[in-house]
Amino acid sequence: MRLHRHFVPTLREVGADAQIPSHILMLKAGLVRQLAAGVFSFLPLGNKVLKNIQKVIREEMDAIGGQEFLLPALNPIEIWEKTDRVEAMGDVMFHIKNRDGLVLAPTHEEIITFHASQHVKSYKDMPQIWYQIQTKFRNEARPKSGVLRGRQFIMKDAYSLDSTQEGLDESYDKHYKAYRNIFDRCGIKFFVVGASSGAMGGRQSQEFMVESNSGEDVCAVCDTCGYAANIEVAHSNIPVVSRLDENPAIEEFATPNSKTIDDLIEHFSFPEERLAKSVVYIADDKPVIIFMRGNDELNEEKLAAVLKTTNFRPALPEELEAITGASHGSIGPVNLKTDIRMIADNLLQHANGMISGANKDGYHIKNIDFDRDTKITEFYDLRTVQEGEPCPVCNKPMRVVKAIELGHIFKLGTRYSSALGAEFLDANGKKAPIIMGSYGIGVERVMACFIEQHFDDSGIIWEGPLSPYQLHIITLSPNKFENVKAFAEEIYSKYEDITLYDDRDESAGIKFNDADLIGIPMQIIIGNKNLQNGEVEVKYRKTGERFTVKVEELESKIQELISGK
RNA sequence: CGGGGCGUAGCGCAGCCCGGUAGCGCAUCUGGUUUGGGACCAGAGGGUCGGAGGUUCGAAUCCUCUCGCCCCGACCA
Repeated sequence: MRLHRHFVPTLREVGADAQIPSHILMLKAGLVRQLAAGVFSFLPLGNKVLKNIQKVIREEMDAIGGQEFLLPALNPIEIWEKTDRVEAMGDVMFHIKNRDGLVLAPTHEEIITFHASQHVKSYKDMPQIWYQIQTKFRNEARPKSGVLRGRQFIMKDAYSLDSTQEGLDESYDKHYKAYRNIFDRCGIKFFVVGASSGAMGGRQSQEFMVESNSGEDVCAVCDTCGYAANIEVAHSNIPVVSRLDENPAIEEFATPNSKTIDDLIEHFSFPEERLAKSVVYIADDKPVIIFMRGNDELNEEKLAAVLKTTNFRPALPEELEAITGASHGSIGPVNLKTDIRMIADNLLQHANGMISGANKDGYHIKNIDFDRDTKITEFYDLRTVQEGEPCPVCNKPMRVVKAIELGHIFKLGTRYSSALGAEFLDANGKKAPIIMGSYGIGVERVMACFIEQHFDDSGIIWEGPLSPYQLHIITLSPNKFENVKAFAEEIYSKYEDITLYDDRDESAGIKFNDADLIGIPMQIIIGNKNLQNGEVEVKYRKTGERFTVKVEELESKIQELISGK
């Protein structure tokens, strides 16, 4: 690519709208421009990177037997109604206004299943792995962070069709390995977490994550043994509340000015771990009371898994009064006004010497023995893991970090095949729904994550297969020195496919700065002075290392780079 | 959807409180000098100040409505 003929609009400054490194650098280096909220145009250089990412993905998907499709973004709404996802998607799905019955697809489980239902009729037709790299449309409430969350984005989505659970396990495992290969080859540092399977009822789900402050997910990670989990499901090895030898009877006491756990600690000097808090939720219109250690945070995803519904909310003040007999801050497990479902965090099992609300405003009870004094029988892990808690595998302290979700693999089961009648005959001639998996990668996110991990003050630092070019030829005063131009043209003609050739009539400074900003791995600087001595200068973007080489040695340096050093 | 901020030349911004001929840097165009880390001189072009309505002798500036964009939160198969 000759810079003087091609559209690579580098920017010296960008507006305050761009706040994260990848967004800023993608704008500055002329990779993308924003068109609307969550909608980006990819310029030639950015498109080149997208294609490079897709090439890696295709190679790895093909290697596990994937067959590439291209499914339409425009979908008949009926098919989405059959799986109840029009309602489930809600506002996220775009609906076409001037042609009834059409929507823009936010994902393609339905369409894949539709085609499977037409032609995959026998267990002998499976397994199948079908994938595509295609544009998705989601009406995100709040697009943000450049291309990281857009209303239109490119996704590699894959779907597996199997006749048995074991087959699904195999297909899933193939994707797991393919995804590791893809992200490794792209040069991205990532980790894999077990994720919440959510309300979709899948059996297993894992997310491929990149640690980043720009991320929207939160994960607990153990740097010692590699344990990592989404905070929605993460466990820790934090010990249960210890049992005290002395176990006196419960005793009510007045706590007029203590509404919170911190108040109780401050006014009565109680040890924090002896305090139990009570939270009342209304789940599917029925009250449930949850007991936690005083300053632990209730994890609503875990609660959802326990309650088997996401239809819940904290109780309103008047409901608290009616249900417990007290208001917020004085509720506890003893002397509840009504008989409702009680669940407690695992850490409270068999705990004694506990302090909690008396279900009477302004009073608490101490010496509560959860075995002796309460009727709680249900104990679950309900708390949110905190920074520094011991790893459930190796017991070393974990970190709690923000992360970007790059990919997600999911054992779907038969939800879609059942709803859409995608059934096959097994070896016994028995009809059964196809067992499916779904697997996604956010293509733009791969690009943004790479940049988030590979940049410095001067710009992007490309390396590996994503790099839009391998060589960046910089000519100094090419219009003045015929020899400079001639030599640059000679090298360019040999390596045109992998070379960005700065043949512009610009000052050296502009060219150097643009080259560092764009970040091609190897810069070849051709100037008259060096050329007079039969030399050119080479600079490696990553290390900043610069040296002159004899003209006749240049090509061996180039070969070194191409072959991966 | 709730809270906050912003919208002025191609890009980045100032001006707005306190109304009175719309400015700066970069970019662009012409001529010349330059060319190893974002050059210099001289000249030039480019704006219905997001849109609509209102107040006023007079509105980029004050008021109302509206559209768009960013950030925090809610939401996110």
